[in-house]
Amino acid sequence: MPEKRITIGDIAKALDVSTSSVSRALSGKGYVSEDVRARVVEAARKMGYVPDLAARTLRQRASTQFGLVISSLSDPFYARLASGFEAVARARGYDVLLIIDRADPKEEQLAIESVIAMGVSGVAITPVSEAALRRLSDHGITALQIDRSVSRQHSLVAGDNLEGGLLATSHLLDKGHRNIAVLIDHTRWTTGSARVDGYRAAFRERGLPFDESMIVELGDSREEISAGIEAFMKARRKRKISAVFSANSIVSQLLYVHCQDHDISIPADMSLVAYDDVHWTSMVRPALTVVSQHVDDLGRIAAETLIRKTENPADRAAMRTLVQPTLIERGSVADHTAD
Amino acid sequence: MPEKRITIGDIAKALDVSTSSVSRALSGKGYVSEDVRARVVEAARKMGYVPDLAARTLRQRASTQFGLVISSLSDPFYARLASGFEAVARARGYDVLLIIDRADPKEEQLAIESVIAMGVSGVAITPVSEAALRRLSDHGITALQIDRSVSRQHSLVAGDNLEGGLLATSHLLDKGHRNIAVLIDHTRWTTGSARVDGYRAAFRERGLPFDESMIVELGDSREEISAGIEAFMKARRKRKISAVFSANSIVSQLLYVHCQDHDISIPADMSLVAYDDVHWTSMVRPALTVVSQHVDDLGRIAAETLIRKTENPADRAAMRTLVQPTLIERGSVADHTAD
DNA sequence: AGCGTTTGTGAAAACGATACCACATCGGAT
DNA sequence: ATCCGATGTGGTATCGTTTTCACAAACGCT
Repeated sequence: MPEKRITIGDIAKALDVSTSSVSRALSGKGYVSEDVRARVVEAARKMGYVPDLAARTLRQRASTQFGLVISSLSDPFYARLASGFEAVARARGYDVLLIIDRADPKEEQLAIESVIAMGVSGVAITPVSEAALRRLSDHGITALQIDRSVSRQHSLVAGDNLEGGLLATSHLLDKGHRNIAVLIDHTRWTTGSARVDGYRAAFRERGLPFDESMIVELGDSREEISAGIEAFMKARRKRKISAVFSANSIVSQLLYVHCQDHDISIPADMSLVAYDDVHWTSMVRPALTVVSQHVDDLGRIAAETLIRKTENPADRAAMRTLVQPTLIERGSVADHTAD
Repeated sequence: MPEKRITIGDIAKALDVSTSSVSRALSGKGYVSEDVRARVVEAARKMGYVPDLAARTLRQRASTQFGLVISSLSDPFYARLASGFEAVARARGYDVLLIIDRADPKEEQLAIESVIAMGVSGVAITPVSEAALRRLSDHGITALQIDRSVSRQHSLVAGDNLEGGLLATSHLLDKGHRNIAVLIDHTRWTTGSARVDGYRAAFRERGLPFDESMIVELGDSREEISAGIEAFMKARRKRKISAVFSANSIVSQLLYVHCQDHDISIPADMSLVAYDDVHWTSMVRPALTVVSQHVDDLGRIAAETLIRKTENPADRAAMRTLVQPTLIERGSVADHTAD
């Protein structure tokens, strides 16, 4: 039973028909008599035939594989993104080639070479460099940016970070807070910068003045972020900051730990709205008020978009889809409207 | 620049050599003069040549792809497993085909068909049915079980769940607890049953009697588990249970939420040791004492094992690798040794 | 000088599936 | 009677790569 692979040639020989007929019977394209079709399908099943995708891909010059290139998998945000993407892609008959590039341009380049070599018919990527996207298009592979945008020439599926920043900040303003700081890792990516823009927009919408120095950019590494939080929290009282919008999930985590370690009570001493509904935010007491990005939807929509674009090569125009975030009100914001 | 794919034929024509020489120059197998090699490599670079993996796989009857078939990706346990696996596989030149089968035998079968069709050279799988593993071997594909075992004929890389159960229970016993319950979702898989066996072993090691009714099997779905926890907690006082070993991460989560909602203070009212060092257990206060499985190591070791087995088809013997878990002592266990 | 070995090359045959083409056969319509 | 379209079928070229194989030239060694 093991070892040797069954080919359509074997089936053809067994039934004394041509390989062409077997191919047609199994693929359903072209004419085959009902009699032959039935016998072929039966024989294929009985002989344990499995099509060779490598051969098919080579011949058809088009595979049923998608590349999924993301920055991380230990980060639950990316994991859920991947989860949603895989579910839809697979349900629609596509296989998923997974590559983690650690948000490193070098690794991203290698990832791109891999997916080109595999001959995937589409790639969804959390992009770092525009060059990567260009290289994909140059090879006729449709590329879809997810979560963040580095090129206007390529389609995008992402959370609406501006709206998210607006939502978070508006909520704090509505609860009577005025001295609101926003903590962010960095604003090199659209994710960060748009959230901060949302912060600004919330103040502007209400005709309230705001202080640019309340926007605190902490850095890339956990160490930098921790150090930045330390410094920020030292100056906090002096600056009469009553609420923080923590616009990144790592920042939220480290900030929360800092508060625990320094007996800063949330929301009594400081109110907090965090970005991203990661699991622990609902496990702590009081649970954190957060902006949820609906991450699995994001992944699913990305897959659907990619399928649509690869299957209709006609519409080449780039499109941008923004998924609206939602504020989930829990217990980390104090109400100061009475003050 | 775009569209048309560059082949070794194109390079051969450009340099007026044969495709054979180009192939040899690029693959490094067989004789090529230094002169030709250099010119080919240069031309390949300049023309933007990318090898066609489909063609190579077809010809060589062996791909550089691994299948990774896991139950979930939104569950951080599997996500980290996948993360570790991908990192090693990729570093060693293998691509990873990711499939989520929701621990459903039907979907598992489909997953297997997919990886066979793709012609992967190895598969790492969190298995559900033995049939799936057999089908892989029948097609000459090396299969590696990860996390749990359903077949002794196939290699395994998993956490040592017996040791983990022993570790957790011993710790509670050492802290003076005697009425210790163990809560588990189900024991159909080796993960669950071995942890419970570890619980029994801890009592036996110390020559202490234990009560089988303290082993509570809750069910598969979140609903069943929640209901089971509800019932268990009602009877808890009567049964004088001072500590719980929660042997599954979903159970831990629902149990913890129950305690929050019912103002049961940990560890004052009840001590708790949880299985799996998932993120939230270190974010809550007091942080939970847990058994850590070192999940990313698990994934990495799985990849290394799979590589070793595929590259040395000689050693066909199945091997079982158990990664030793560690107890991480935090604050969820009360010390009753003084009583 | 002669003979093996090393080094290097190109032609051609795979690998498995499918697209294309040529060719039958059979109705039915003209 | 002829033609035409629909229905089936088999042969063959093809996708891009690697792998024989055959053959040459150059080299070292008696």
